[in-house]
Amino acid sequence: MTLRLYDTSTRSVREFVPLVEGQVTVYLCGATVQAPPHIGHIRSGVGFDVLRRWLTATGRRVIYCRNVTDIDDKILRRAADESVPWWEIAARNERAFTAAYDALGCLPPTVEPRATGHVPEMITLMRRLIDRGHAYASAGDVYFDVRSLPDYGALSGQRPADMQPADDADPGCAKRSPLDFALWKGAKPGEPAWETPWGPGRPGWHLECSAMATKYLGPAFDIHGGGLDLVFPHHENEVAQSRAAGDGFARYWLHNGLLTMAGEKMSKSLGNSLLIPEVLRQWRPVELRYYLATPHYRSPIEYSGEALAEAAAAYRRIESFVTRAGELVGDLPPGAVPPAFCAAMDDDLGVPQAIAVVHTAVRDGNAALAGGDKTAVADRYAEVRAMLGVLGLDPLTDPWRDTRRGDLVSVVDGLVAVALEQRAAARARKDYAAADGIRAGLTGAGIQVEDTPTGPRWTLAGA
RNA sequence: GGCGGAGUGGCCGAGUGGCUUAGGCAAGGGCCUGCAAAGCCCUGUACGCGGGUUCGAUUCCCGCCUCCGCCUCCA
Repeated sequence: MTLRLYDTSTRSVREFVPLVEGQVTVYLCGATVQAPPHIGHIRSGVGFDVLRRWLTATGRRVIYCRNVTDIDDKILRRAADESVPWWEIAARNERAFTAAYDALGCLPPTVEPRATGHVPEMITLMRRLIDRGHAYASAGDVYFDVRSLPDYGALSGQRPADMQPADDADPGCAKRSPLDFALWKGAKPGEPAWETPWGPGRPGWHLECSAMATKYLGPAFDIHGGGLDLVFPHHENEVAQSRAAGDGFARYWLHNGLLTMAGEKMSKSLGNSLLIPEVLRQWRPVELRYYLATPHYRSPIEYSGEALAEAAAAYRRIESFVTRAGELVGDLPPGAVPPAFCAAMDDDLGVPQAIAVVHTAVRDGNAALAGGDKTAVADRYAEVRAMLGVLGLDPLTDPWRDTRRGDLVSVVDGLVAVALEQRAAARARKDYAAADGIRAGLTGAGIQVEDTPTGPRWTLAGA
């Protein structure tokens, strides 16, 4: 079984062969912490978390680096608006991102570097570029000389000559060519600045990623990921910098599709953000993850509340099997994933087909449950949990377990137990009107009762 | 203007030159249940439009329409 991945740089699915057998180095463009995360950001995080889990499940050691861009124009502007230091804005939003990643079951990265902590590495990289004739300092800024690199545009397929000229009437522009991009931005009055041989200033967005990726993963590494909107110019500029400096850089480029809302890309600037806490008021985190992870990672998702509701319903069906099977067979550990699941995942992370395999196993498991075939139930149970684990959706895994119950669980348990005893008594004397009245009352309170051969079982009803 | 992507049954969402035309949600019928719920079984025959290639196209080619992303900060 070999893993095949779609590589943006060749626009084709390629067999994945890591640089070092048994180890995979991954760099993911994380957040620019100018605002709290919306579900589009988290989609990216979830998509690459699934990649990482699959790499791990297939026996590779994964070194996963996800950066934080903690300085940029918008952070500065927001800080000015709120009259607080820039780092307060950055820290606040970084915490919000961390909370969202945790809530959605994204495993913490191996390393999570911040841009502002890597200025020395950036200076080194700029020096190498200047020495090689690919960059120049000008009026306090440092620019990359795009024309010095004939390959420029290869990743995105853009030819510099065909690009729409930037309409920024930048009069005092220190660039030699409009295509050149800033590696380093000279300090303006009142802005935070770091010292460099070319004067004080702050990092350009593209430079920091090249510097951090190569610091933690080496001059050449396996996978570079991010949203499709980053292909140009961000990723194009990263390759340009690193290749011009003589590094091999990323060997595979993976990009997740974007999440749109009302026909437009969800974004902070467009004001159509759906923030994580807002969604989690109505849906459990695992349901949101199911919704975001189930379509193929490269497909666009047009957000819809109805589709999210369907996803939640689908997930509950799976979860219900895990619960009921677990009651029968005990807390078995997850088993091996079935071959069909492997084949789907190995084919450019075919989560939709992989989920179909899960549903098939759930159906078979439910049938076995109905037929009392304990061995078959145990097999399907172990299989389903293994598959869910790979997708980060195992209901018995820490972040998801009892997420809706919290501290009230024992109180509710007790109250429901009393009601169910009364209902059982009513049923025993065939007073079905009373029994149904009790059940209806519980249903009205959001508690769903089901009668099973071993007695009634209750669950919290859907949102 | 340039580059890239998408249009699939009531809805979400895969996939493929014909073969068993994924999977889920919703709907209808059945089994089970005191009645339900959950579960299981069955049913629904879709691929934006117009040409072309082919014995045969939703799948390949050409043209068109609509939509999305990027070329400016952005997962």
